[in-house]
Parts: sequence; structure tokens; C-alpha cells
Amino acid sequence: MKPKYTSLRGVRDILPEEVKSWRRIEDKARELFRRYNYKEIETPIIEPAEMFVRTVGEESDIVRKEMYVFKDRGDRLVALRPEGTAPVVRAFLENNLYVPGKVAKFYYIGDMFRYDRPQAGRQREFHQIGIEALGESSYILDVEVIILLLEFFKELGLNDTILLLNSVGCPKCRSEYSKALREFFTPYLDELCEDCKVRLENNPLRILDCKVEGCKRVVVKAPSILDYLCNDCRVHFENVRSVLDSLDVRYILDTRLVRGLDYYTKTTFEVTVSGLDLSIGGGGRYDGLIKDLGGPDLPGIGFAIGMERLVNILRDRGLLIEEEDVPDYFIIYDVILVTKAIMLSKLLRDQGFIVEISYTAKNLKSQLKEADRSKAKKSIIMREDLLANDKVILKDMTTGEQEEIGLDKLEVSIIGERV
RNA sequence: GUGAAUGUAGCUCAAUUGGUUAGAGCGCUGGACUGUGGAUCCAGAUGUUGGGGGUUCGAGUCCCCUCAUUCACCCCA
Repeated sequence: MKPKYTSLRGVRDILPEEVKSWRRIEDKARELFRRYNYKEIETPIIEPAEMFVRTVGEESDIVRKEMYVFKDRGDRLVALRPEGTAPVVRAFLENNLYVPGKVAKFYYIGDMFRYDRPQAGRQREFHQIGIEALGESSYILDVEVIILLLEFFKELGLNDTILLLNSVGCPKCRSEYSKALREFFTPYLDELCEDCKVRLENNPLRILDCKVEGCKRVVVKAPSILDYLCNDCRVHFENVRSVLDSLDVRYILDTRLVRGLDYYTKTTFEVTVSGLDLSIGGGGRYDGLIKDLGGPDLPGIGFAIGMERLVNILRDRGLLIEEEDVPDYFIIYDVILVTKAIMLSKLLRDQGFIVEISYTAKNLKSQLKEADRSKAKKSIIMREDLLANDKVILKDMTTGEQEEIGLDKLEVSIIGERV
């Protein structure tokens, strides 16, 4: 039979078995973030479209071709959130959570939407775990945020993570750098791909990310952003690096690591694992974003982890814990005992056991088959003659052994009990 | 948005150069087993071959369109 409806392209169901693994990962994140004193926040999935255009960048791919935008019935231009930072900052401002002199630390777990062509590690609805720390400009926070990200992966058992690090400077030094890049690339115009010729005008930093061979050859010789950082940005980045070095946190300095979201400033980073060319987490500073959203001129930093990608890696490495709950008891009974059977199921459930009960109450054979299929550890067989003495048959479904026991052994009695 | 591969039973996959009634394993249902599940054996059910159109005496197979999946580019988590 064919279903009448199927899920839309690029989205999928996360089935019970997998959800269980996801929750385990999320619980790990919650527990870790708690120790770093981050507070969980939930923001709406829909936001004003304009907010992302302003923060992520009008020229960014996310806004240009990946954002789900529609008009609601009140004629408002609405977007499904393509990322988590702007909404958190919006909520921070809207709810007056800013306390001068105090850093505000949030984390979120939720789904994001980008209208991409689906492929490995990329869906239209995907899930992120992220943190945002608002109101602190110190390099010490940068270091802590990076350590936290790495620590999360480590706690999940990933021990071959690779940290990529860069500084994209502030708007001031970046415009200097853009100018320098234009000057550098212009003589090589013929060797650049068509896209990059356009990028040369709009956003020369994007050329650094180009995967076309011809461009890559030129890019190797391109000047580094690091040589164009202003004094403030340079010192900041040196401090970040020196503390990471002394903490023995290894990283690859990737000066071509250009974040596709315009709001990034200064420190940016991505984390991947060997043999994967996708990042499983990434982030950076965004010192101008809060002001852009109409708030005070406060710095911010955060990261996001791609849940689907993380789960894929963990599964590949055999690090994904996939185990489903099975019933502790399956209750089998003659149909005349239905009330007592329901009572017993409730009493056992009250004690915290996972209990399944036959809904057919057919013959013993078919009920045992039900029990077997439910994967219950034990079956309780209720028979009228035994129940008169508050006894049942307890059958171990693994060994097949069974014995008559008093219900008191299960720490329940259904004589005189009411549901 | 660009390029490529794939789509057959609930699942994993067969089906000669286009050829009769599209098969197998797993799973499912029933029986062997008249109140004890699993193991074994036996029997049985299940498909508009993703959808639509075309070529042909004849299409799962060839052609076109469409939808979906997968992979790569692009971009990112």
C-alpha cells in the first residue's frame, strides 16, 4: 500500500530508535553546558525575514537562495530560521536580559531550515546544538568557547577532531584586506572562474574558499588576512592562539576559513574529523551583531553543532549508542481476568517498570507469541486458580524457565486493590 | 541552481540481446504443536515494477516528461 502523502524533499522523520540516540547526545550537551553555566533558551522557528537578511548578509547564499521565506496571513514577511544566533540575540534584546558588566550565556537545541539540494550531511531541515555568549570581548572567552566545543566531541568519544582556526578581523581591517585582495587578484583575472570574477567585485574574501583548481592555484599566493589585521584584532588573535598553545590545544591555522555569514568578526573556527570534508561544528565572534539588531554595542561569540552530521560520524565510528527500551514484563491472562490484569499492569508501572499487556487476550500460545515479539524480559501469566492465592506464573523469556510466585514477590498485591 | 547514478513485495535484492503467469531470502499468516513463545519442517498471502506518456506484435528492460532517493559541485552545521 502506498501512502497518500510522503514527507517533503530534504526533510525526514527521526524514528523512535534514533530519537533515543539523539536524546542521549542532547543530554550530554545539556549536562556539559550546565557546567559552563550556559542557560537553555528556546526561540520560535519563525522570525521576521528581514532580521536574517540584515545579520546573515544580503549577499550570503543563505539569504540569496536558501532561506524559506513566505508571507503570513497578516502580510508579514516571515522566514523559517536558517540559523540560531540572530534569534537568540533578538530574544536577549527583546526580553531585556542584558545586565551591564555581566556576560549572558545561552544554549539552544533546535531545528533550522535551508533550501539546499539535499546530500550527504545536508538536509533542508537540520538540527543544531549551539551556544551564544553575549557581552564579553575577552580572548579568554574565545578560548573557553573553543575548549567547550572540543570537550563536547571528546565526551562523545570522538578523539580525532581537527580544529581549524582563523581570524576574519573586524569591518575595519577586513575592508583593508578586501582592498588588498582586489589588488592581488586583478592581474590574475583570466585565471579565475566566472563565479570568482563576480566575487572579486562583491566579496573578494569568498574567492579564498573557491574549489576550482585554477582559482586554488592563485589563492595559494594570495595575501593572508592575518597580515592585514588591525592592532586590536591582531593582539586579540595572538592571545587566543597563545593560550590555546599553552593549553596544548592543537589547531590548524586556516587563513582561508571564511565564514559565509557576514556577522562574523575576529576569531572564527570549525571542527571536523579526519576523512570528512564537512564541518560538524563551527562558530566565531560576532562583535557587531547585537548593535545591528538595535541593541547596545556589545560583543558576542558562539558556535553551532550539526546534529545530523555528528550522528553520522558517531555511527560510522561505532560510537553511537543505539539501544531501545524493552518491556520488563508482558502480562498474559484469561479474558475473564481482564480487570485484574489491568490492575497489575498499573501497579507495576507505578513502580517504574515498563509493562506491556496483551490486547487480544486470546489463547496462551498467541499471547506468548505477542510477548516474544514485544521483546519483554519476562512474562507474567495470570490464571484464575493461581490468582485466588495471589499467585501468578513468572516466565523468564530468555531462558524459558518459569515458576509460580506470590504477587508479593513483585511487591504488589491485587487482592482488594482498586485501579 | 549545475552534473551523475538509482527507483521491482513491508525490508534486502534477482529477472539472458525487449519475450509467456515478475522471483528469492528475511519478515508476515497458518499448520505440524488440542493451554507455553523462540528452533526446525511444511504450506500460504503480498506487487498498478515510483507516476505519466511514447516506440513495439510484445516493455521491469528502449525513448521522453515528471516525482523521489543517493552522490558530487556550490554553500554550510
